[in-house]
Parts: sequence; C-alpha cells; structure tokens
Amino acid sequence: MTIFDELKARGLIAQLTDEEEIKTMINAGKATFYIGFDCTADSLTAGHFMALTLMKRLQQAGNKPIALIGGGTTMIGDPSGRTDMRKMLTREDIDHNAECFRRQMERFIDFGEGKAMMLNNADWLLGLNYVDMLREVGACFSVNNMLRAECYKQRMEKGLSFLEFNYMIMQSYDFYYLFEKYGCNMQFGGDDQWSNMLGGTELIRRKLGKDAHAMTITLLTDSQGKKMGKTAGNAVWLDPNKTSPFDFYQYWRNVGDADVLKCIRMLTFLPLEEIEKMDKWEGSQLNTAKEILAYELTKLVHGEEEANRAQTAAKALFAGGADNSDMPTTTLADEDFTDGKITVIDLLVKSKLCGSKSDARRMIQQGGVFLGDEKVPDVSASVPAENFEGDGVILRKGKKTFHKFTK
RNA sequence: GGGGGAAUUCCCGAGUGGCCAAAGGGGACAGACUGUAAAUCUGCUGGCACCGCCUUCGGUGGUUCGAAUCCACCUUCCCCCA
Repeated sequence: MTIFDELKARGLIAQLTDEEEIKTMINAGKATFYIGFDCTADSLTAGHFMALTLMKRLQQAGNKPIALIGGGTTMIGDPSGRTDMRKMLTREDIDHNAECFRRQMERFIDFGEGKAMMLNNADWLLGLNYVDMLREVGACFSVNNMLRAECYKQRMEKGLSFLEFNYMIMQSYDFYYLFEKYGCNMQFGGDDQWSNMLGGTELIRRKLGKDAHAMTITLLTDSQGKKMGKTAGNAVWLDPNKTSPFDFYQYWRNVGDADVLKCIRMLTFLPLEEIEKMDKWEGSQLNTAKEILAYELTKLVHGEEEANRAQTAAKALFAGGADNSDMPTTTLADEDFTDGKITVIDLLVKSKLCGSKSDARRMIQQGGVFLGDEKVPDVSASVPAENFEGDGVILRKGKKTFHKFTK
C-alpha cells in the first residue's frame, strides 16, 4: 500500500491543492514538507500529536520533514478558529516554549543528518524590514481575497486587529522562504490552516512562477463535532508533568464508542488490517479497542514502560480496587492530625481532589466520596492516624479519581 | 477626529438603589442507570468557623443608612460617521 493510500484509508486527508501531483510526489518520497507549530504554550498537546505522527509516516516513506517552530509567527498570533484575540506573549515566553517544543519533538522524529530539519521562523521573520517586506510580498496579496478567507470570516463580526490580519502573510512568507532556501515543496497543517496555506502557494506562484502544494489533515473531532484532546477546556498535554501518563491513558481509555476506531485509525501506527478487524466490534467489546488505543498512544508518547504502568494501574483500580504504587500519593505528617485524627474534608482538600472545603463538603453530602470501598457517611467523618500506617488509605472521589495517603 | 454602545461569577447571558452570592442556559463535578461509553433523570457549581459571617459584578474614587445598579475619572472592546 502506498503512503498516500494509507493516509487516505486512515482518514487523515482533508483538503489538497492537487491530488495527483501530491500523490506521485509523496509516494516517490520526493517531498520536502513542513508543518508549522506555534509555540503558545510550554508543551505540545494531543492536537499536535497527530501532526507529529503524520510527519513520521511521511518520513518513513522517504519524504523529508521540516518541523517549523513558530518563534516569529507566535509574536503575531493566529486568529484562525478563534473568536477573540490571543494573549500577547513575551519574547522570553516564546523562546522558552520553542525550546520545550523542540525537546518533545525530538522524541518522535528522527532529526538525524539529512533526514529531517527543525527550523524556527524567528530566524527570518524577526529581522524583516517593514517597508521592504511590503514591497516584496505585500503587492502579491489581495485584501479583498483575504477578507473572504474562512479563517477571518468569524472575526469580521467580532473584530480583527491588523496585527492578526498579518498572520496569513507571515505564514505565507515562511512557505516562500522555505521553498527557496530549502526546496520545501509542500506544506501540511490542520484543516483550519487551509487558507493560510493557500496564501503561501499563491505567493510562491506569483513570485517565482512555480507550483508548491498544500494538504490539510482532518481535525480530530468527536462524534458531536467537538475538537478532541481537551478536558474541561484544558488541553491534554504531552508533557508528563502537565498531564501524567496515567491521565493521558485515561483520556483515551474514556473516549466515546463512536470515536474509538476513528482515533485508532488516525493516531496509532497499527496496521490497517488489524484495525479493520476491530471495526466489527460493538457494544462493550469496544472497551478492548479503547484499551488498545490508550495503550498504543501512551506508549508512543511516554514510552512502553509508562504505558504498562498506566495500564496496570487502570486495571487494578477499575477491576478490583487493588492497591497500586503508581497512584498520586500524599504523605501525612504528625502536624496534619488533630487529636490523633484527620477529617475526610481535610484529606480531600490536601489531595486537591476538591478545590475547597465547601467543595469537599458538597462531594461528601452527594455521596461521591469513598475511603477504600466504603462510602463516607457524613461531613464530620475523620480517620485515625494509625490507619495510615503500612499500605495507607485510598481516598476516592467519584468513580475515577483516586489518591493515596500514607504516613 | 466626531458620535453611540459595552465590560457581571468557568463560558454565554439576565439583573438598572435594598427581596443579589446575583435568573436562565452551557460546561464541569457528583448520584442513579451502565461497559471506566453514549443517552436520560437528579443534585450541585465564590469562600469560611455553613440556620450565621466574609469577599465578588473591568479599575480607582465619590453619592447614599444601603451600590452590580447612581456620579466622576481611567482602562479595554464593539458599532456608526470621517
């Protein structure tokens, strides 16, 4: 199976400039392509992860990836898919974030000599001269067309600053620059980037009279059309300090039935034949598919060892309530106890299972708090110090959140 | 440059002098039902020493017995005209 057919079968391809050209190019391993990553946070997210796997797939097929870190474009802020302006980041923040991105990417992509490159557009964008820039590329953009672009449309209602309006031009300039300097003939990106990417191919055509290509990746959305890779508005991070391997595993273990196969297809490297078999599964059998998804992804991101630990921990907790050393744990000191005991409310707050005592009280009243397997009967409950000796005590909030206490 | 409008708790959005910790919806969280799923129903959603008290309605000051609500100035945003 060719790489193009595989990408297609996995449902990764959203839009392309020229299907036949792109197909021939990437199947032959002739593409030098780039994907841009704006460093708005200090860790990559599950959303970026799909782009990384795509890079890897294409690299395996002999194409040469360029990971472009947006040290320059982040200074502007991409308005695509946003209804409000991004917070302006300082130069220091951006540099720091770029460095974090670089470290995470190196784990996925082989940046060995001649195999792939990592560049930062701060290197060429920040030194640009305004007037020169306007004369060089400004003439190639039609404001009329830009305003029609999907990425600006929703901002036309709420307001769009000139700063952000220039984002497309910066991104287009990147492509133009990479095309000339590194022979980069193709750009990949999320589907929300389509108009920005076309800006680049258009610029190259106008300036150089040559064709460059663009292809977008289907955004990973759940069956309700919401972007995946977020919990309660927070991203699922690839950095183990921001999202623990256990939580990362649990996120994927808990995806909806309707979304499992799609995720497996798009995100894992399992062979398609194997995935086809799972496609026939239904009902509770899908739980197995979810385990596979969670395990595979955790392995890719955090390594096999962490994946095993996360899986064992999850199985132990949900199957038998057995103890597990991997659980988040707090060690109590003598001063945490009053008259040789500590209230359950204090434990809930201490473990951050609840944000405040009021919250903790509420949880107990609603019957959502358990010590081991026993429901905490009322808000005044407390636990004597000696119970924490040895294996400690497991405190549970709801079905899925656990915390262990020892002394 | 001129004129008009807006800023409310996680988000959207009511509230225009006491009955406001602030309607309604969304989301989140918890309970029931389940398969660690979805849907549905219920509860809940500022803090604390919780029948009571304290801190919140862009910011700062003021009027008042009393302000999210009135006044002044400031900040940010939107709209119309140029």
